[in-house]
Amino acid sequence: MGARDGDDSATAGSTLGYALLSLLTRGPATGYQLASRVKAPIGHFWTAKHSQIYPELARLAAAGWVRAAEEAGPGPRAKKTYELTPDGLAALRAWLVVPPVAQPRSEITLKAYAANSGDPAAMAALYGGLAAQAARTLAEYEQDAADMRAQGMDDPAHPRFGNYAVLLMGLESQRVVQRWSAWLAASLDGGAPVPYPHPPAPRDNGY
Amino acid sequence: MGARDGDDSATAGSTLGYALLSLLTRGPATGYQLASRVKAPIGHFWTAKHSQIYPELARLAAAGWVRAAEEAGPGPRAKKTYELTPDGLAALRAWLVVPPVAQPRSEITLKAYAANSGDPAAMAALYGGLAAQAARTLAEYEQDAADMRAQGMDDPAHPRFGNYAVLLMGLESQRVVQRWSAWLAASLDGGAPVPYPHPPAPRDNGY
DNA sequence: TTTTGACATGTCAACTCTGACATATTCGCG
DNA sequence: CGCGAATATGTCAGAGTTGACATGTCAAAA
Repeated sequence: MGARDGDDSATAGSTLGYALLSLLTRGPATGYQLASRVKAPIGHFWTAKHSQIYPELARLAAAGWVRAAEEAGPGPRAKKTYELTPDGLAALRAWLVVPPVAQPRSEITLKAYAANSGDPAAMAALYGGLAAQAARTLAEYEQDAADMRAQGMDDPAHPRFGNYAVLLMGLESQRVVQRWSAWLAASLDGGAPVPYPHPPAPRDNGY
Repeated sequence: MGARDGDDSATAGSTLGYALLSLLTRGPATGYQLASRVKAPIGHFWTAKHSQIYPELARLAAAGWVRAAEEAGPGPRAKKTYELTPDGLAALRAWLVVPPVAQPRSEITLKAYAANSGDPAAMAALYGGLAAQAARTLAEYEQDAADMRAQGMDDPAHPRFGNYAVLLMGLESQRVVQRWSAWLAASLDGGAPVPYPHPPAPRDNGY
């Protein structure tokens, strides 16, 4: 028997399933809309193609975690608008407080590991380009964050506070990529040790 | 026909394949040793189980990118020590300068997206714990980095400069997780907006 | 008017990755 | 002497993920 049959209450879900439940806390949506929502800002840290979303929604529906309302759609098939059920919300809430263990995967860091097997000038150009790209993305995110603060989204009581939290993580990540890539490019370019530009520690906030 | 038959020179490899080639630039190793090497420091950004490594090594050998020397092993099978071939090094060098596109996946960020669907106290405890864990890891990495600098590994000419570069990325990542998790815990705990403790920008190094 | 893009849902083959199963020696510890 | 841990290599089922294929409407731009 499969690991996720919907006949009992203690059904386990995949991370993607919980990601979809999370998206549905923002309001009902079709599979197509979920595929769009999975782009910004959560898409910076979790993505899925529609080919994965549709079957997963079917499984969530079978488990009773989402409910679909059918309408005549533009294409040959009915359009289905999904919404979270109380069971689905309970499952999401239970999953939220489980400490995650998965490690990240980063191809740019993997390439850095083999940096001195590559041509130094080409590698420096690669990381210089990455730094420039990160700087552009960073500026964009900073604007987004300012807009969100103007809307009060930095208040944990705001229904889309999560969007703001995710964006801040994106911002910090881009900052790191920018700084680290620039340091690596300078190191490879100069052929001599370059001190890492560590920022001074910010004030301690008690955690 | 499969995508990675070894009969022609322009064979494409998987990221794991290149990761193994990268590890082999540090010297010949058995599959078992590669499974260990994939732990520190590169394991913070790329991991693989032996069940994935052994078949991949067989593919790399079939493509002529690695060469195996067989010896009598402790178990029922021969022990194989792999080394990089000139073709393998060329393939690695070509891969190194291709800008990566893959996006990271982060479960802790995904959970933050749905933060206000969870119990605030429980969520604050989760992120407070993550911040504490990151602080411990950070201290460990800072010690490692200092040791590496003492060995001259911050010089891009050092054969294990890549280890140092990867460790610095790990250090920065832990710093971000620590700061962001602590901010999130404080926000959820207080129930009111908490300014994000952005560090002042370090000096510009020209990139 | 044609064509492009958005809306909308699905299947399928192939590849990636994990966890469990399977086997066998050697070395150190109690 | 027995036990566990480390060394060492493999297979296999199943879950996760991607990219291509497939279908069809509607509105806006060229």
